[in-house]
Amino acid sequence: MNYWLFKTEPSECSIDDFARNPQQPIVWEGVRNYQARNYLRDGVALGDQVLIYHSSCKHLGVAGIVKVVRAAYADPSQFDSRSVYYDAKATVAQPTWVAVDLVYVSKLSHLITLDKIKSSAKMAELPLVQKGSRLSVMPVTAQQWCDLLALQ
DNA sequence: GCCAACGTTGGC
DNA sequence: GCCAACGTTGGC
Repeated sequence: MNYWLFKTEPSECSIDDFARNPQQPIVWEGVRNYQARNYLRDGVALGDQVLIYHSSCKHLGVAGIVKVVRAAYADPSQFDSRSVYYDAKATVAQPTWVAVDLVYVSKLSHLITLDKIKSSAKMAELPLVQKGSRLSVMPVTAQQWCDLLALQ
């Protein structure tokens, strides 16, 4: 099993949206960056655990944990001309983008803030805090996972 | 709202 | 294949 960190703007989808319906999978769609897509398509597997990071908001940080209940499949939003994620170049026969399905695991009792993550020497290699890193899907090692959760 | 950093596009 | 221009991300 592998570990990941996914970024999301909580106004779009937050850990509370998962917690509200803990059995209900949420379609993780709209990833439109090739490197992130490749992680999602080639790395993210059924059963993997994912840290949910809240970006572009007042309280930046890791807010909770979800897990993968369906591995990569064609992101339906790429075919939907009304969607902001629509991609005219993608076809059903040859989709460009993928989605996964996630369900709630837990909400952290205290947000692990970006400040805290940045000030932890053990987190120096985490892609999240590396200069210029803008990936919305990034791998987390087992060691980083343990160390990160120990910060809460 | 600013801006650094990175990604994408398209002319050549 | 280069690279300038533009678009996006995301913390500050």
